[in-house]
Amino acid sequence: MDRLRNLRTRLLSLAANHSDRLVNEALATADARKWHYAVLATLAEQGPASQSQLSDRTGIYRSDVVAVLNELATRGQVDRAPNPADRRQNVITLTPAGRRQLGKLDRILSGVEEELLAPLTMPERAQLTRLLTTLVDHHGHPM
Amino acid sequence: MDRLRNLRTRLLSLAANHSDRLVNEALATADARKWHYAVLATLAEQGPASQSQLSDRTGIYRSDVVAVLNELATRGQVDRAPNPADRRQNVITLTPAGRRQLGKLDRILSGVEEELLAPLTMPERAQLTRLLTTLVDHHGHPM
DNA sequence: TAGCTTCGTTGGTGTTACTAACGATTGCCG
DNA sequence: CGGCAATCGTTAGTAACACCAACGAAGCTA
Repeated sequence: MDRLRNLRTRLLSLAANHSDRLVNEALATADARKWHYAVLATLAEQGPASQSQLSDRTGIYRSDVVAVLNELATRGQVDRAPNPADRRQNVITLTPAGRRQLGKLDRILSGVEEELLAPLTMPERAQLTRLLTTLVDHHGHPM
Repeated sequence: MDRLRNLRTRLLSLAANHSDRLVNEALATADARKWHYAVLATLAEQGPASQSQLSDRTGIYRSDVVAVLNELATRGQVDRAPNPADRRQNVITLTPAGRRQLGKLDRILSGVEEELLAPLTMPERAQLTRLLTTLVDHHGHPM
């Protein structure tokens, strides 16, 4: 009885679904989605990269990276230039506007995390982080 | 640095995403998706119900319940009859074939949970279940 | 040079989540 | 009782995400 309530795969889905909804609602106020954040954050931390590198690092499929970069580029948050050393590749660079946007998104996501984790104590949050990291690391993870 | 890796909302998404992929791949071998399981399990545990009750209990939107029931009905796993007491409603009943299918899906999902939680010890699994349940219960959950 | 691979790109698919609107029915209220 | 609001199932549509196949251009290698 109550299989649904006790099914861990479902609990995970429900929690993530709720989390994603919060994230998307919040990011939407800055005209962004989570893919945008993933790309901007990766560029800020690992520097300029080709699109396939971005795909590997964020876990976003290379065909979807194209669309995200199109949007970031038209917003002026990212610069896309052909790589002279290998003309198959583009070099994607974070612009100052992109860096500002990333800061904004960081602040937004801080608030979302706080809201999501509100019912948990600090040690519980650390536990959850540890357990989820173990799960994600065990199964082939991106990045 | 490494914001993505430490972002709890992202960890949750990644873990759930992986879990969902395992679930869907496994359920696909029985020609089912997770919505089918949710409906069958709910019917088995709470008895015959109207579609709006099923929607409330599973968290699946009523417009989507229609499509799921269409599929379950053509597979003969569920019976859909008008409710004589209120002709706006249908009464959805689990058939013997539906109960057999549910048993099959239960076994499949057991295997998936085991695979997903493999990197965790038993106490850790209990911890994870508790933490996720706290999260899900805190924010308005279905069912 | 020929052939394989990589890269970005286009154009799809499927699942999930969610909204709007409709006709039919029912319940409520005046 | 009669009208109105709410409910129910249904259709049709949107959006985000994850993922796949195939293409031409470019590079690498045998």
